[in-house]
Amino acid sequence: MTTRRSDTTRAAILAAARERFASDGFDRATIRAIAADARIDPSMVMRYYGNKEALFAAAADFDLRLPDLRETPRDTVGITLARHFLHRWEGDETLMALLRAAVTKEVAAERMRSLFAAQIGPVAARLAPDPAQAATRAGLVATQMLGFALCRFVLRLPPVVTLDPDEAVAWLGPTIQRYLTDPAAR
Amino acid sequence: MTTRRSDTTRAAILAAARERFASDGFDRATIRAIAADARIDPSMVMRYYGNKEALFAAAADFDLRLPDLRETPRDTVGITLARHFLHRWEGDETLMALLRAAVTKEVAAERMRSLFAAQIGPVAARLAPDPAQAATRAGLVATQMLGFALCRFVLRLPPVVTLDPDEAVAWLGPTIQRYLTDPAAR
DNA sequence: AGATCAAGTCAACAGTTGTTGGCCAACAGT
DNA sequence: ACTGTTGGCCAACAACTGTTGACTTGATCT
Repeated sequence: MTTRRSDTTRAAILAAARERFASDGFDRATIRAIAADARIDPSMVMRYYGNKEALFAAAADFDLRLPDLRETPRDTVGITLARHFLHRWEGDETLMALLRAAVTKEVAAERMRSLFAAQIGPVAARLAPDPAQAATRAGLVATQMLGFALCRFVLRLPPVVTLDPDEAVAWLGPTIQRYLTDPAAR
Repeated sequence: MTTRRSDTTRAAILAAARERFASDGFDRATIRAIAADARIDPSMVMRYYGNKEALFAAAADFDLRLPDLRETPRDTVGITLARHFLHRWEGDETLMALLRAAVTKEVAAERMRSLFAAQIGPVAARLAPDPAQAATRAGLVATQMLGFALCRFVLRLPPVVTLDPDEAVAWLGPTIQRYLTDPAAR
C-alpha cells in the first residue's frame, strides 16, 4: 500500500477546502477558489469528492477529542474543559469551518448538534447532580463555549479577541463548572 | 404628509427582506425571493433600496432597547438583562437576520460589534468593580448572550430549544451577573 | 379631457456558480 | 515498443445571481 500520486493532491484539496470554508463559509467558498488554492483544476475537485456537499462533509469532519475526565477532580472539570476547548479551537480551523457553515446549512447544523450531544453529553451525564437534567446542562455548556468562539473567532469582538487564553479560561471555567455540577437554578 | 402609495410596498419589501435574511442568511436570501414574498417585481426592490447591501442595512437596523438599569438593584441586573435579551430576541427577527449575516459578511459583523459595544458597554462601565476591565466584562456578557441565541435559535440544539424562558433566565442570569459585578477571576 | 408623474411590469444584460465530458500527457506492465 | 491506466487540463453547459433600462398602467392636477 504505497501512497499514490493522487493522494497528495487529494490532501491538498482537503486542506484548501478547510481553509476556504473556515474563512468564507459554505456559500462564498467556491470550488474554483479552492481549486486555485490547491493549484489544480476545479474539475479535479469534483472527480475526487463528487460534489460540493460531499467535499464539505469530508473537510468538516471533526472530533473534539475530549480528554478522559474521570481522573480530574470534580471541581476542576470546568476549567479543564474550557482550556481544552480553547486549545482545540485554536489549533484546528475545522471547527471554524463547521460553525460558519452551520449558521446557514442545515446539514452542518445537524453535525454540530450531534457533535456536542455525543461529546459533552456523556460528561454532563456523569457529573450532573440530577441525571434528568444532564442534557440541559450539556446544552448550557455548549452555549457558553460556542458563544465564546463566535465572539472571539468569528465576530471578533475586540475585548474578547484581546483576552489572553489563560484569562479566558479563568473566566469561562467557573461558568462551565456551574452549569455542570451546581444545583439547578431557581 | 399623507402616506404615499409606495410606502405600503416599501414596508412590504422590508418585512419580506427581514424574514428572508433571518431564515436564509445574506447570500441565500435572493432579491427575487424577497420580491416574490412581497408580491412585486424584483426591480422594485432595486428602485427603492438601491442594491442588496443597502436593503440589508435597512432591514438589519436594530436596537437592543435596554431598559434603564440605574434603578434596578445591583445584584439583580444579571437576571434582568438576561430576561430582556431573551424577550427582545423572541419578538423581533431582526437580530436573527443580523447574526446569520454577521458570520460571513464583514459589514454585518461590524454592526454587531458596535451594537454590543454601544449598548452593553455602558452597563458594564457602571457596574464593573474595576473600570479598566469594563470592556472585557461587556465582551464576556456578549459571549453568553449570543452563544445562547446561537444555540437556541440558529443551531437549534434540542436541550437549549426545550428550555422554557424562565428556566433559561434562571441559568443565564447568574452567569451574566458574575461577568458584570464579581471580582475578576484568577 | 389631457398632461404629468409616480408605481409597476417585462425582458434582457453580464457575471458567477456547480458540474460535465472530452481530450492530453505521463507512467506501468508486458 | 505498445498498450492500458491514471492524473490532470480545457472548454463548455445550464442555472442562477444582482442589476439595468425601456415600456405600460394608473392616478392626480389643471
